[in-house]
Amino acid sequence: MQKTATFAVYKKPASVMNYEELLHRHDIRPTAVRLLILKGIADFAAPFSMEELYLFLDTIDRSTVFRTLVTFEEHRLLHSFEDGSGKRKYCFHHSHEAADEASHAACRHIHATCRVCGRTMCVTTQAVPVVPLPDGFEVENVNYVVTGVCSSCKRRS
Amino acid sequence: MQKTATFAVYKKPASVMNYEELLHRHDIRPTAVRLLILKGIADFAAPFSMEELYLFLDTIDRSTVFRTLVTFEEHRLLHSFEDGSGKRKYCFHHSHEAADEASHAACRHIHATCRVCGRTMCVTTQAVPVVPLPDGFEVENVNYVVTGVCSSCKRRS
DNA sequence: AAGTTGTATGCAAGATTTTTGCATTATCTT
DNA sequence: AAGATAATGCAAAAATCTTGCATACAACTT
Repeated sequence: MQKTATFAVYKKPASVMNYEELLHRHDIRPTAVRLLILKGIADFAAPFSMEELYLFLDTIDRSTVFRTLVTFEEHRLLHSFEDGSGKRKYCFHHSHEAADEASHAACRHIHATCRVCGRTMCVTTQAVPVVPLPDGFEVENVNYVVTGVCSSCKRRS
Repeated sequence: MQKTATFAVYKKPASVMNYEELLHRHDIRPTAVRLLILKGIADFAAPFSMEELYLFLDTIDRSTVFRTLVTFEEHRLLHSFEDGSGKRKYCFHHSHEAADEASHAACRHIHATCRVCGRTMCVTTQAVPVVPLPDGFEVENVNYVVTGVCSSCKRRS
């Protein structure tokens, strides 16, 4: 695929966030490239795929984007999930200020993916419902995705 | 990868089910290959990947298995979901007797995937909690997956 | 400040899983 | 049985994710 323009809905002025401090708080070495990637991520108002971020960033290698996302997730700066589209989606735009487990878990929420346009929205009006699990199962992650057709795509059809 | 033996935990005697009628009820032409595949599917007591089914069936081409699973899902004979393992999983072993939307929706349930062994279990003790969605979003599918470490893998570590 | 060490990055290529084109075969209809 | 339609197998492509390795960068030591 050719590297063409991609849009990230603008979210908040870069000046509002101290990216370097944010990386420090998550025990991530704040290299120049990581800061660039973090700034790029912060511009996405909705969950994004690795490819979208790569196209948006434009100067940074695919493998670096990949490894950086892995690092960021390991250090709980963002979270990822599969939305049924075949691509993994990453979500940063809810506060991942603290790196502890409780804060990280609190950032998780329901996602709604449109089968037509492939976009994923966050559903934050309600927490992910907690359910009882098989005995001895140690939960690390909860992923609740609703698939269907969004209102825009429904109107178009 | 070489085609080696794979186990599908045995579930119920083939005689108990009338596969041909089941296909008919879902408006699927009951070809010889499809019956074979359906029988194979019925032997899996837990969600399985396309690859697992392909290896288990042994004589049927990968693309046929793929297209058959697509057909079966379109006709609501089974359902599929992404469990975070990178492979799509298919689930048949709860009654998909009727082909109508309500029955199909009723078959959906929570899944728990072990990050270590990659196995996915069904959590049927509780229905998938219903949540309010963005206005105008037309739900087709609900997918609730819990990831973590299962009790067997936890004991081994 | 220069040298040393460990980590991060870019490039290229590999691995995995899913998907498709097309010729052949099977199934269904008349 | 002939013709029409759909399903299947084979091969290969596409899409996505992942890794090996050489170079570049950052932090630390002296």
